[in-house]
Amino acid sequence: MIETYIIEQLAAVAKYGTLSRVAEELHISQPALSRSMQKLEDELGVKLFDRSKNRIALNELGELAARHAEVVLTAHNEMIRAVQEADRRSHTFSYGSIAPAPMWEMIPILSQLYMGMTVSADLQESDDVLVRGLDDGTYSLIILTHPLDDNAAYFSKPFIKENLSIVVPKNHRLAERASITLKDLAGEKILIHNKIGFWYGVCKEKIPNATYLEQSELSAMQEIVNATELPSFITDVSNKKFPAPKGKIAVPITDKEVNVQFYCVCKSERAKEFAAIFSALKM
Amino acid sequence: MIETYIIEQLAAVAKYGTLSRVAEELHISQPALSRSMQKLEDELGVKLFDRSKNRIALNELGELAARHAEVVLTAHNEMIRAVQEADRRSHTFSYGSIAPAPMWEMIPILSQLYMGMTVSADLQESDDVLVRGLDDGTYSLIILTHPLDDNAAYFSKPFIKENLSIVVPKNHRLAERASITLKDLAGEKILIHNKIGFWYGVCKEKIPNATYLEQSELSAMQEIVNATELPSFITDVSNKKFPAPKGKIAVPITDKEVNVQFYCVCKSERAKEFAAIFSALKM
DNA sequence: GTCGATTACGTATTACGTAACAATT
DNA sequence: AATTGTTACGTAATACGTAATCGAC
Repeated sequence: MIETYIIEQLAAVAKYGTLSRVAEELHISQPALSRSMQKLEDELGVKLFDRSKNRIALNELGELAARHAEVVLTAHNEMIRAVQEADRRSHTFSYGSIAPAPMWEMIPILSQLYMGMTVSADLQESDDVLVRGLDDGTYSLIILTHPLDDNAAYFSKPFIKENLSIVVPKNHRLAERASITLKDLAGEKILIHNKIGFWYGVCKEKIPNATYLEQSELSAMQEIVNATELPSFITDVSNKKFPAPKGKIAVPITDKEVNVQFYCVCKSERAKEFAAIFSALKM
Repeated sequence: MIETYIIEQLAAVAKYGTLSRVAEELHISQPALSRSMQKLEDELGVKLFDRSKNRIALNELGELAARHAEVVLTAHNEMIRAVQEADRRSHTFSYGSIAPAPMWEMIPILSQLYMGMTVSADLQESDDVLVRGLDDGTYSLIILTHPLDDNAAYFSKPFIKENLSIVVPKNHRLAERASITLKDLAGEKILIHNKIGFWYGVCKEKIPNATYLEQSELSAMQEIVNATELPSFITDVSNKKFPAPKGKIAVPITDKEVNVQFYCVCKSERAKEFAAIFSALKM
């Protein structure tokens, strides 16, 4: 039986060529390495090296052994990775969301129901990534702007609604309007946060010829909103946390794409397990 | 890094269920095993067992780890096997033969040319097995009753000839004949050695309704030949080593299938390497 | 009472680093 | 002289077995 540390050393010798170099890389002494390789040859009953007085090199058999050593180490590392990953999953409730608002809303619900577990939330811009994540077990739950059709495979339930408005200075050309459409924003220069899930794509796609000032830091975002006259987005949900600044007006946008009903979705086989979550959902 | 001995122990725990049983199987003490499994959990940072006071069992994570342990051990064992096999091959000249006579004839030739190497001879009944063995490197050389057509891939050279006779008592109905064919042996009860390569198949196939008394021990074979009146086979080559017994007569068999020219065959890329062998061949 | 697992403890193994040496470059 | 690998030797880490303990069947 060949111990792992020797297999690791063999692979390193194949990689770095000389014992002294390997000793440096692995933070052990040359003599220790020299002895390990002798022990390895001894255990296999085979010569793996061409040795001259102060030169050592893997021979053909040694190269073969080193290639196999790589295979063993790969399996070894995969074992550790897989076990630790499985453990992490068993202590973590992971869910993904297409938008920040329902993601935030979900946190207190899950934290209470899964006390002692890590709750991991993941914001995504695309439905596909979320559904794939649900399928492969990355997510236990996902939040979309629509239910999933396949009722045999998935269980969907409505969650919160969210409606978009544009925040403009009082003297802005749109400030007097009771409501607008995305088209009305054509040509505007707009401040936009770029970590807002599907909103980002919808806004960029549906507003003709707009230019954007992007910002990923939330606090910096707030600063700029307050300090400039630029239009920015707000929703009825986000309004509670981050009220529109004084001196500006929020004008609702009427397009159906930005007035959404969220849905909370899980695999149907886990619907029972998550019953408590679903009954805790505000709608 | 998890040492191999611990991975082996984990796999054994999954296999045998209890620590005491495993300790017995692996010839170590229970405490040693108990500590190993604790160390394993410690290194992975993960609980692998459900423990009650005097019962221990792998949990789901432990089962996963054990399955991976099997994979690691398989790779580990394959490494050892492959290296030792490659080493053995490098110290062994292996060849296969379709018949005993040329196999024996080859031994002194190879022993002299490959001094210090092990010469390994293998008797086979079928061409296919030999050619496959030549292709995959199991054999460096094979001996057949015909050359191999593909001159780009193989190099073939005639070796010895061998001719079959039947040995019968002087009062046997065929004893007076100068020669016979296999058909003439129809219905006979014949002594036959069953480790004679292709001869075995040819004789069994070409003689109608014969019954056979098989024997695989050579010395026992000789005994029976001497002690009974049963016909048996002999060839001009084997006759030198094991002369036909007194009071019996060897009658040549004329069928072309049993008067063969052997050929020594190697891969063409190795023909140069084996030039000394081929020039030492008697024909 | 037996069996299975764990803990405690002393021992034996062994892998290690330092030092010294030999041989190349 | 600097670099590389090996051998010698004492040390430190560690894996081991024995004995003791604790519960469960």
